[in-house]
Amino acid sequence: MARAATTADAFNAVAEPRRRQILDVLSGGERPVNDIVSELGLAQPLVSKHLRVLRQVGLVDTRDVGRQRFYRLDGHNLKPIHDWVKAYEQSWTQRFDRLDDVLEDLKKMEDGDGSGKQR
Amino acid sequence: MARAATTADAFNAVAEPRRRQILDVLSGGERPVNDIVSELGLAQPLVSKHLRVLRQVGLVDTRDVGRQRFYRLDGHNLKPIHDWVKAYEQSWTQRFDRLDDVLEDLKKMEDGDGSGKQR
DNA sequence: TTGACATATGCCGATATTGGTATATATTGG
DNA sequence: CCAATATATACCAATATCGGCATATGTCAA
Repeated sequence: MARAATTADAFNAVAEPRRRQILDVLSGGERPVNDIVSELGLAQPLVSKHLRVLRQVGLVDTRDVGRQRFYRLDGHNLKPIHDWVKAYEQSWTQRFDRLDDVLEDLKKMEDGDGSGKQR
Repeated sequence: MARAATTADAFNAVAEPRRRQILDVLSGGERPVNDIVSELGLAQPLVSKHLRVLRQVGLVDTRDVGRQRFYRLDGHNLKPIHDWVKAYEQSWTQRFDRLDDVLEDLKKMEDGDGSGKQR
């Protein structure tokens, strides 16, 4: 009876802006933690915690090299989000999907028409 | 210092599965609250609360008709989500698009090379 | 007006989060 | 072995959620 865990979903994990920032950094290639820390200007423990969430949801993988741990993006689990929003793409793309747009379009036609249907 | 409000973002609003379900229902056209209630089998107050969040984030609009309130989808504010995930589309679509993948692939080839450890 | 219907709101308990500070756990170099 | 570096974890305070139940608000119909 509380909010779903951040680790429940890619949806929940990605709702946190800093986690999105981290993924954005990783989209440029794998990075050790401290790279992310300095690039984003966040406290190191905070970054580690966010990375933990991202790993639990399977959005990042790790590779240990000596005392460094490289994190790399694994975008597979972003696909459900993409698939879900993609279904709504038309709602901001299409022109004749909503009454407002239709009316606006009719107005444009009247304006430029010249066929006498003036107001 | 707590989790961001669900009303802060489309990202946060949509992290809740039932709110996604509601939007899915509304994608078929505007509906009064009770339609959503019976279609999803949720408690009416719960649906009203979720709709409130969705309206505060600007994902739905309302139209009052008598004692009914029709909710309709307004997908504009989903675009930021779409734009963000779209940038990661390649990460589950393409195979040789990023250096990491190339390197990983090279490593696999090495591993399976003479040692007999195949995949 | 009264009652039925549609929707919204208030209060509650339980929970999990975020960020901070401090500290623990490796791992490397000398 | 010791110190330094890299990362992870524990504990804390503050907060806001979600869902349930009861109830308020608003509107129609007779």
